[in-house]
Amino acid sequence: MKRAQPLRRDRARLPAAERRRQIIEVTTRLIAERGFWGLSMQDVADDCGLTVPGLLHHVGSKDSLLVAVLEHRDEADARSLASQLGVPIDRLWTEGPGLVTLPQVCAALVRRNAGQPEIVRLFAVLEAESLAPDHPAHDYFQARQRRIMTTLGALVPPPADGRTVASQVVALMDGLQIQWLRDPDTFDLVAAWDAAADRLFR
Amino acid sequence: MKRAQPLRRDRARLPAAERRRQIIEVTTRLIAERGFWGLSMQDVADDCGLTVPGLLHHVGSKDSLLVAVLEHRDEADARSLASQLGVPIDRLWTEGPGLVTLPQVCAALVRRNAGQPEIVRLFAVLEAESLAPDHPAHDYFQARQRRIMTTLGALVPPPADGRTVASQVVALMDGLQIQWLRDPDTFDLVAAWDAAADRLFR
DNA sequence: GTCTATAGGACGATAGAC
DNA sequence: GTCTATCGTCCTATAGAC
Repeated sequence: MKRAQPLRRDRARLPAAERRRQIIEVTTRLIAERGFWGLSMQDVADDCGLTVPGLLHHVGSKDSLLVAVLEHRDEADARSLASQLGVPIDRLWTEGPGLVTLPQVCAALVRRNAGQPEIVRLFAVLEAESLAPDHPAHDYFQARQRRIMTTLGALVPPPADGRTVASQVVALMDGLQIQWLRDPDTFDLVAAWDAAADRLFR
Repeated sequence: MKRAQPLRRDRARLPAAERRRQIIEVTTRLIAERGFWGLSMQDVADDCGLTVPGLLHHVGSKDSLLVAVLEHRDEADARSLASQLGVPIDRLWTEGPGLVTLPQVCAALVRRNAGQPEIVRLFAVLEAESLAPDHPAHDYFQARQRRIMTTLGALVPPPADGRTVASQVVALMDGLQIQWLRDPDTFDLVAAWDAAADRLFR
């Protein structure tokens, strides 16, 4: 009973680039709700004012839609983080005097995430789903974890072991985000992180 | 092409209780692979040597099968933890002189979890999926988080805020478990936890 | 760039025989 | 306790018109 009418749609006919942006945005929301296995192309198409074949014309397949969503997020996050820290985007992940420190990067990350629960949920759900080796995002998340551990670990000053600290930082952020998402009105993500960072970095 | 043969199955006809145990075990493994939305009753039935109606005869519906799996885990976990700590099961979550401390409970939990990656994955996947309000395990996980925060928080000695520490402990454990599951051969969960606990509890 | 139409399955669940 | 048979719905994807 979802689309009983075979009538003409009155949605505007969008240019391809804009349509693609809309599709990615809608998909992001729906994956956050249901995960990738729970995502249906029919629902994406409905929310975009398209038919399913119309949707597939733009994205090719369900799997490649997922990849598009993830790549789009990575670019947007890097841009936002760089601007928030006032560093050029290619200097984001390098240490050195006058550049960013690990606590700074973390604080910026948490503050950005606190403003976009939907995206955080997308990653939380996919991070768990993609543990299965045959998940279409399995390789993506494996590479991502490796990259994050290396780059964050490089920001840790020598006495401590960079990878260990990075691992704890990432674990703590991921875990606190889940708790926040389960109870967004009561749980203050930024405050929780700051308290945790005090313990972790002291 | 999954079950081409309409021939008679040669599987034994099991007593109901035993069949139920088998179903729960198989389902646990499959949910860990695919999540609840990716779980198909057909797959469960196949792995049990049953048809789908035969499976539904035992569990009623897909939703109630999920609930059965979760309840079964909670009971088994409580039993194991109590025996590992040498406390009667009703004293597991109470503080006091001579009883368990938070670091002890955590160490025991991590050591148990390190031996059953499948179960840990089940919870990791469902924890994320069930953030959506209409997920069949949403209420279960909400209640679970509340219960854990309260009981763990009560183990924290007064100067510190129990709920804050509990929140950090849970976040860290959940996060480290994800990293472990993504790379079980290289990542040492117990060692990672012990290192993190040193920082957190010092 | 979007449509209609349809292929070709998989899904959860029910009815009723044995 | 398990089966066969079947219902109605949903799914991804393709072919081809406009």
